[in-house]
Amino acid sequence: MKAVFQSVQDFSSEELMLLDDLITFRKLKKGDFLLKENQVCNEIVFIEKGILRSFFVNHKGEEITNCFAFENEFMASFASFITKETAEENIQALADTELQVLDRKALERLYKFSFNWQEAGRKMTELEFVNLQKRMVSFQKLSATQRYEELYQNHQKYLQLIPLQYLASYLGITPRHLSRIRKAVV
Amino acid sequence: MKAVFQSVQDFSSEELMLLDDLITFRKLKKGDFLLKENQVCNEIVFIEKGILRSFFVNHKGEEITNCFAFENEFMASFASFITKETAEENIQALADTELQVLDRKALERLYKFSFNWQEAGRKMTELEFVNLQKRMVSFQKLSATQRYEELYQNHQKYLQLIPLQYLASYLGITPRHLSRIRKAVV
DNA sequence: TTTTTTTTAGGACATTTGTCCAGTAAAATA
DNA sequence: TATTTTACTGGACAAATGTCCTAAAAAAAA
Repeated sequence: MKAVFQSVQDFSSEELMLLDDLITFRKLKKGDFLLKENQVCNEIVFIEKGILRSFFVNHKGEEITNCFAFENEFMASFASFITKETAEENIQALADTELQVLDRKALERLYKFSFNWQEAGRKMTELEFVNLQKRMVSFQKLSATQRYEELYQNHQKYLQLIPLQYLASYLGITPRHLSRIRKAVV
Repeated sequence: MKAVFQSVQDFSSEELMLLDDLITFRKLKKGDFLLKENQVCNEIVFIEKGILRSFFVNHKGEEITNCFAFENEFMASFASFITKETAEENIQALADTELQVLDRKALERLYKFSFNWQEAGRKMTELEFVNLQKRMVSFQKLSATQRYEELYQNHQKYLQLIPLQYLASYLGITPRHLSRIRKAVV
């Protein structure tokens, strides 16, 4: 986590030591939940090892995958973390996972501690926004087949590590249709 | 614009005066462009009066509406503004529009000026993120008909002020299909 | 390893959505 | 106001995608 923060901001060793003090660690077994819907998300995690999946459940009881996070990436219900309202999504480990955890109080302490932390927080939020926007645009601009092809070109990792049923809803389609697309593309 | 910033942060009169000095004004006629694709977006605007539409053009040459902004709302190609890369979208006035403009240099001056501005920037970015996330979720969770119904219930304004062809692509469907949905819903 | 459970592929058919188009309504322009 | 342009609706058909289901493959559990 430290390295990612350093990549967006030039921190003093004092600022970084504070971070070290505030980070805690946690392990999840495959299938364990980091967050369940209707809970307030009070922590942001950074994945040292493993994979997390965020999903919500629609009115038919189907799981709709919102996003995945891999090693060296952050995960949270950012909407819940930001608004302090309950989350609509669940976050579950797709494999045994090791996490660095920064909870709300820790983050608030960083923000209060220095201008640098405040600025880093803004920059990181901006980057999350840009990522989300890219995903949004891909939904409006591309067909399901094109979204799969993009994944196939640029995120081979997803195809290797994630069960297809989860990828399907991530792409906004049913597993039946993903199967059709894969047959046509490969 | 000032009122919106004040709603997220407790500013001193000095901080607010600086904002006053940095804001500039601009008017657009209906049809005028605020930004064209392949330009870098270097300003964030706040709408005093009028409506803006952001859209990009897909590989078939069709205009896909990304979002709308009404009075008392901000607009920009945030992705381009943040990354300083060229924008993929165009921003056009759907009606005669009066704007407050904050350009990149002005915003940087605010951010440098005080902790409060830095924090306000983070909070505003967070709110933009949450809004975008809601829209993303509606695309994954709802059918086109449900998205239209939600608009019908909660954003009557959109239906009154925005040509249906633009609403269609905003909802992720063709005008032909929107016409079908409207007939079924009303 | 054997058994059980879960995941994936794909057939058959239904529904949704898109494409192309023409007629009408509405808006912009002369 | 008259004329021209643009926007909206809806028919007919095509393509994309979903639903339901079964069998095979893969993974997990016994």
